[in-house]
Amino acid sequence: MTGQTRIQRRNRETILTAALAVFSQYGFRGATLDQIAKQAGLSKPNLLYYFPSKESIHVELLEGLLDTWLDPLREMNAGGEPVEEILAYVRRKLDLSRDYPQESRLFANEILQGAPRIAENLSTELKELVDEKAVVISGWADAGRIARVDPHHLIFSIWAMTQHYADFDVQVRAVLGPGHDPFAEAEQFLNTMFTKLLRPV
Amino acid sequence: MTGQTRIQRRNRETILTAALAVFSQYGFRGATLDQIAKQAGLSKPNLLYYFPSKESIHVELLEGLLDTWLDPLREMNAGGEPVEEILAYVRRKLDLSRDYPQESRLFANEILQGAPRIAENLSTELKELVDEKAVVISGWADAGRIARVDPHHLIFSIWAMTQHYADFDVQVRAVLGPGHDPFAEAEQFLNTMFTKLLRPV
DNA sequence: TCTTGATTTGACCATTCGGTCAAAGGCACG
DNA sequence: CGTGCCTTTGACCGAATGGTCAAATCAAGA
Repeated sequence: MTGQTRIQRRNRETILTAALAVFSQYGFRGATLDQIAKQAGLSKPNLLYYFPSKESIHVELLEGLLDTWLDPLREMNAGGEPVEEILAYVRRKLDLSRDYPQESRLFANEILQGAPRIAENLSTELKELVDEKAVVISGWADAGRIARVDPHHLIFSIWAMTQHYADFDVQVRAVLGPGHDPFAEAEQFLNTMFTKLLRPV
Repeated sequence: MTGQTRIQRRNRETILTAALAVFSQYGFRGATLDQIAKQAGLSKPNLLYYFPSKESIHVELLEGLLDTWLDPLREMNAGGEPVEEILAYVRRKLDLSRDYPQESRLFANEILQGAPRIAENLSTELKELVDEKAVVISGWADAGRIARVDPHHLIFSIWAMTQHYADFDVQVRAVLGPGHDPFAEAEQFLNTMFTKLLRPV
């Protein structure tokens, strides 16, 4: 039922990898099929044998991405120890930024351009998940197990700070100068920051 | 010495405003001169009468931007009350995000693409200013007037969280749903967050 | 008014864009 | 071997790209 030969699977994978590199740097409109083809080591007509259009490649990347991107939040467990659960979420999100910076930049590019291709997912799928977890966090605050903070903006702050290290990597490294490991230092800093924010009074 | 007529000043301003709108949404490569011309209400050859090339428009925007963008940090006063100085910086930076979101996105786009046109400014001008202010912050921590945190990552966190509300505006609004004022809520949240982080132990 | 220089633009150019297509090349299986 | 299908590509297309240029228009001072 897969309907895919070995060659098909391999080439589609090659193309998506190349497209990720190009789209994540230049955005959808700034990227060209020739660039992607060259990066993939294939001819342009060959790309279009595996995908019907430039847009279809972009859409396939984005769809595969949103799920992966939200997994760390889904894993946040209402039954766990509150501060530890949130800190673990921060760590997982920072790991994603370190290990998949291109995916982070692809997402950032899409949002910067007004999210034309995933606006709907944001206000349905994403909003539902965040609202659900916001209830959990509010519950923890009600029980006095964490300090009371706006749960939506808490989640925004986690996104902002972790994704910053992927999206603005060039700037971070330029400012820190050589001899630094931005992600290791970030883990320390974020740990301190969110511990102080959440520790119940 | 200005060498500019009234018309020149007005049209260059019109063009830069239009270009800001287009570049900030699509990035340098994704933006087209036709789009900018249309947005400015001028013909394409007329654009190129005032600017020698697409790139020159982009460069002029970026150069004008970096200064404005760093002003809030420059204003941070070593002689002031430490926590209040840092909170005021956060507020100023958030105001910039609210009032000049296009500028924020233009900058984000440039960094996402690897900062090809301002990489040097980052590792000189920007780094110097940040290093200087990092010394001030460290001094405050030495004196026990704020908690000890990594000053560079403190500054990164301020950038990340304030710019997030401009750059990811679409996402923030999609998740919050209608009836919210993201920036007003953010001010509250950031105030709490940085107060807790910095309050000396 | 006339003149001069600043301003504007229609027509155009070479190149690149996303995409098509027919033909050629490769591969598995009888 | 041969057949049939999967895969690959060179040549090409119309549209859009950044940019040019000569000619037309405008505005202000003599």
